[in-house]
Amino acid sequence: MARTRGSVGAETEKAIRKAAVELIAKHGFEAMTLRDLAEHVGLQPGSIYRYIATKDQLLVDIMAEHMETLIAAWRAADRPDADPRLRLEGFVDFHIRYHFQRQKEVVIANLELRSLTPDARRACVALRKTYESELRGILEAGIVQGFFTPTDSGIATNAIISMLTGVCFWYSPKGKLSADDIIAIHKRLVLGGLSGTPRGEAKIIPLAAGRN
Amino acid sequence: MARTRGSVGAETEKAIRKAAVELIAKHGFEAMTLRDLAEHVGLQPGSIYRYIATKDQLLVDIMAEHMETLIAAWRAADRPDADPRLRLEGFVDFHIRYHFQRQKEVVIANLELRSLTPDARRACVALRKTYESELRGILEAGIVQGFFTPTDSGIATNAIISMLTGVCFWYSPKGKLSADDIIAIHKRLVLGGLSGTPRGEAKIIPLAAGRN
DNA sequence: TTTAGAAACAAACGCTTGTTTGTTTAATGC
DNA sequence: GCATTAAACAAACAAGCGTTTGTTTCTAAA
Repeated sequence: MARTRGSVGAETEKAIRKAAVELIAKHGFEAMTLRDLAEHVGLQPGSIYRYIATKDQLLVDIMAEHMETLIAAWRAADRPDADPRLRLEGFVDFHIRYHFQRQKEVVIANLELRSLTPDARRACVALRKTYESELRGILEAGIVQGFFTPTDSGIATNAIISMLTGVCFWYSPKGKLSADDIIAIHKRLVLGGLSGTPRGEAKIIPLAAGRN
Repeated sequence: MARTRGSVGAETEKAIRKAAVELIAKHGFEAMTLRDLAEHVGLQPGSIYRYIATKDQLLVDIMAEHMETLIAAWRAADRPDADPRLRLEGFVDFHIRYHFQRQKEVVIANLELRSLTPDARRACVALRKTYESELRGILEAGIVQGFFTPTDSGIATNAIISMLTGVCFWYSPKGKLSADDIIAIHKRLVLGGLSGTPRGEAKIIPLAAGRN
């Protein structure tokens, strides 16, 4: 054989991407063979090279595209002028919901940084930092306005991101709890952790208006 | 050459372990070659097989040993009859401090589960669950005794573990904050998140006695 | 001092990997 | 209907992989 009947390049490219995401998330980038990938798409190994420059570049494309759409999606959802507590709830909601939808990409973005070339790694780490600084901005605004207990915003950002991203690794849609349930629990953990006063005296600042 | 002057088996074995932990944590298990490992120890590739049965088994040994000593160390540190809030603070303290000491092993234990054979993976996942259930026990005790806001203890356990383990991935001893600082911040985040009442009414239960 | 065993080397094994090359077939514009 | 291009195949490439084998050198007990 040669060219398959009905084959279209754009569709093949998408199929390769999808299969690659699946295989990398499942077995890891190094463990995924191009022969394995080709078989899942129904191609011969060499044919993949119509659509990718190199195996390394395939990973770079997947990771960079994921990070960029993540940042863009958040910026579209955020309301930078709102109450920091509302923004923070919104961030928790957005992060978990988005990550449920792209669980595999998230796993890849978090586990395969070390499989990238130094240059590509730097670029992806920078994108990650960009996303994290969005959360950090919320925390600092909340601290300045007196809603959150003063703390090191960098550490708190890392801690919260770790917690929220961890969801992707253990969440299963088949569990007894819905996504909404899990989001609600995490909202309470995060907001409580920032405004909490675990040792006695409480400083409660009531929330002004009341959407959400 | 053949046998090196002054070579002792026990020392070589430790050197192999150490180098393996370093290389796996840095590049991933699949990306680490036995040739690379041998070179770091100063051996020929084949000589490694005096000390390991197979490459897969090397990973199993590293992971299982780490999980077992982790569980044992925690059980030695825990005081099961103490106030759940104190136990929880103790857990945060222990977990972060222990994980700082064994940063590389922790990275491996968290990233390389998928590189294990199904049997080995099941065993390691079971060990992980054992450790997590220790934290879960504290949360449930705290909820029953009215110290923590009722919530799904399984989800909360996962969330807290994710947050605390995440430290290993971004912490550097060269940072401006000491381990103690970071631990303090995380204690507040965790305890505040569990006892926090982010929406208005506060329910504060003063802590009884006062060690720690 | 001799000898048994421990610790390493040197060299190769079969296999798999990412990738390249040349060819063949299907779709498409003139 | 024909030429061109797109999309795939088939086959091989060199390099690298985990692993095995047989041998050599050092150590330590007799």
